[in-house]
Amino acid sequence: MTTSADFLSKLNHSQRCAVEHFCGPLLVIAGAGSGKTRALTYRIANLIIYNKVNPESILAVTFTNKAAKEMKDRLDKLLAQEISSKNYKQPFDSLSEFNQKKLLSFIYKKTTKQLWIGTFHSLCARILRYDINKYQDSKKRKWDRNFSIFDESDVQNILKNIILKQFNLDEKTFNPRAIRYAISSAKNLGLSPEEYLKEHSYSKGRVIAEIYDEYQTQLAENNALDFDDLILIPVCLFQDNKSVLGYWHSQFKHILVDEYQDTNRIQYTLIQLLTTNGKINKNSWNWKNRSIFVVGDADQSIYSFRMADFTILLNFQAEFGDGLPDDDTKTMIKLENNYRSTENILVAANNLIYKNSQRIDKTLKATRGKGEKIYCYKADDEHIEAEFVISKIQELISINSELSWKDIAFLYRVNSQSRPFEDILVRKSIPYTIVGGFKFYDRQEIKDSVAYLRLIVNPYDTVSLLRVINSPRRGIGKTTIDLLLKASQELKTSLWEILIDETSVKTLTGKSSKAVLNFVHMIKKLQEKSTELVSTDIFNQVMQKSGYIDDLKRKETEESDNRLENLQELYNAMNQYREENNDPSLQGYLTNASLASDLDNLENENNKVSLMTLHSAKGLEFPVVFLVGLEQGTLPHIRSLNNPLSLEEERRLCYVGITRAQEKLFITYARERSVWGSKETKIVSQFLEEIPQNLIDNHTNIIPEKSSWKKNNSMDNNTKWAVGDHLVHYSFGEGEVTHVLGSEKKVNLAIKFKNLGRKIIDPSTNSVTKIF
DNA sequence: AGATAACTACAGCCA
DNA sequence: GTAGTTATCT
Repeated sequence: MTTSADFLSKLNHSQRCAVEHFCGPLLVIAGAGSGKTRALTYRIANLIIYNKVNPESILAVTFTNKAAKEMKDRLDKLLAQEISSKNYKQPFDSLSEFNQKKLLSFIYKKTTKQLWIGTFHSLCARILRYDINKYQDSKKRKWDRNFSIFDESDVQNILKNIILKQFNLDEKTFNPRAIRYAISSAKNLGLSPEEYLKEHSYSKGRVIAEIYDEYQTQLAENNALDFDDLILIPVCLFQDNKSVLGYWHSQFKHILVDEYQDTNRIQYTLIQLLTTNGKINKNSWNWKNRSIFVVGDADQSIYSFRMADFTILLNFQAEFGDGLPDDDTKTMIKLENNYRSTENILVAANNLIYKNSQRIDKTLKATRGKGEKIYCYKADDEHIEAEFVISKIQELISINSELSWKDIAFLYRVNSQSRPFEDILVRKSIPYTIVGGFKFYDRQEIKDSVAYLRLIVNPYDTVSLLRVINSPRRGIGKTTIDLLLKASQELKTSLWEILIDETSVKTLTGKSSKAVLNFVHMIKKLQEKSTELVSTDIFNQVMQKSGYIDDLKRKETEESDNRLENLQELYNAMNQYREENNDPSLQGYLTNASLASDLDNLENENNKVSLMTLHSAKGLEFPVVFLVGLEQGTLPHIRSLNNPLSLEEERRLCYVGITRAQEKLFITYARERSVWGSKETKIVSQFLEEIPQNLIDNHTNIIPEKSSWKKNNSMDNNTKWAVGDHLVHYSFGEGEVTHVLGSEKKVNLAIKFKNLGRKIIDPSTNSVTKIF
């Protein structure tokens, strides 16, 4: 195998081993900032260029659509460099503009376009567009290739209807959200309604199984799938149908999975089926020209709420690999060199994550300078916190000419924490972008127009049909709709089939029938056109013919103007999709839209401060990071406080946050925070206390005299504390002092609480009251 | 049938 | 606080 030395010269030894891996299984344990994306990208390039692997036979699973896009872009650049130096004997940049363009379009056509790179969901949706007609479930439910993908609110609609209207159940005992979670979990374990029933034969479980069964029926009636089905159905199809599995097994010779620690059972089963062709006996696997290559870091596993299970990563060696110990194995490589952060940041991160019991030992090794201490700030409340953070970034920007807005990120636990930061950023006209959060596709006008498009592709999609049948208002009211729905239920046909029969509509609805028939006529016309027009043209037609645009224009309010702008933006997004993916089909766009979280398209080009949750921050890095809201109940999140395993996951989240920082890390927390409109006193996060104090510079705005506590609390601040004192903590309850740490000026207490074990608490924050 | 007022449950992270 | 739903009025 000849591999260009230049190509690999930018890699360290471990990275190079990973990149040069050709056949068989390989697990890459990649710590934060160890260059794992680089290893993945280089390996794909290496497979294509030097191992002459057909791009079509490479399946690369990323965690987000954005990561997929980035990987494709990086690959384009890398391939351009390599091919340029091979074929033209000069670097890509020195080629003429014409040759650059020619080369890039050649690479796109021959390579990047052929690759299967995407999330589990998008890749599975693509597989299902070919083969879903070959599947039927145990109750003979079937779907066709025009299936809709229902988002969470569509799913909630259906489930609420089943639970409250059809089954007449009590909302308290059968909370739709909880039921949704149960069904989703079942699907992620690969359980059908019947299998779920077997495992939950108690009374409530039986009802949930029935709801699940009815839910599947309704999905099938709508020719629709939810997110979980996108993965579950391919798995079921592969298990039922050996020839379909055989086809895809021989298609995908090299399978790569990024963020393997966040894979769940059903995703694992999918990978396993594709890799082994469903053969259970390890000795019968043929690794010739075939590989499974997974990259992950158990310390960054933060999706257990989505059924992610990092023991899958821990079991890779036993399931696929040689199972030998770390020093002898040929199927595992550890990347421990960190190229991202300064040493202080890494030491803090390492010390924090050591506190977890569930992990494989791994230490991030610094390759850069020591760096600055972590700047820690205690604010009086969340507004002061935001004031501090923003005045700090203004200060940093003004004294450091190299630094710009895009180098700065604010990371928080929950989306609602962004509010105070946004307010001040707006006031100070600092450009910012919120990653994730309120989603573009959740807006009413976007959902409406997407529903029109879904209906055109898939007329069985009754959820979309009901959404648009009377919006804009066209005189088809509740009574009319109820009559039609009742008829469709009695005749056991889809609503659309009732609607397209003119006589039925006339008999059923009398004087409203004209409006209904007009609507049906319009949709039919658009369906006919949809075969000849490109997606963007259909969109324009829909918006005009439906009267949606006119309706908004007539209103002339600020809100309607805004909606019109959003629709324009949707048009742009469709156009962009069409050009980038060379896919003029409406269905292609709709799949993309259902799976896209938000429009993070033109992000990097704009110089803006980034605001996002810790979950969204995974995989990113910033020179300056503000990790905000480090309080018990915020991070760690309140719902994890009484569960050791969730607490470990919160610690991993905090670890992810810390390791995003390249140069400077700021950690802030507030004494008091508004939650649901009412104020709550907070205490500092245990995670902050788990970081060695010598790495931290502490600051605060709180002057003891000013603290609001003084005004309405007679307890003085100078309580003398001694070992054996009994006290009450406002949230941990009763406890006993076991150690008094520090001296006169700054005392900390080690307190043994009744059921919670020992904690270290600062009594000057007045969170504790002495009893005796 | 549609608009408006009153009421309630609520927000944890995501493809 | 808000979003979404229900009750009441026109």
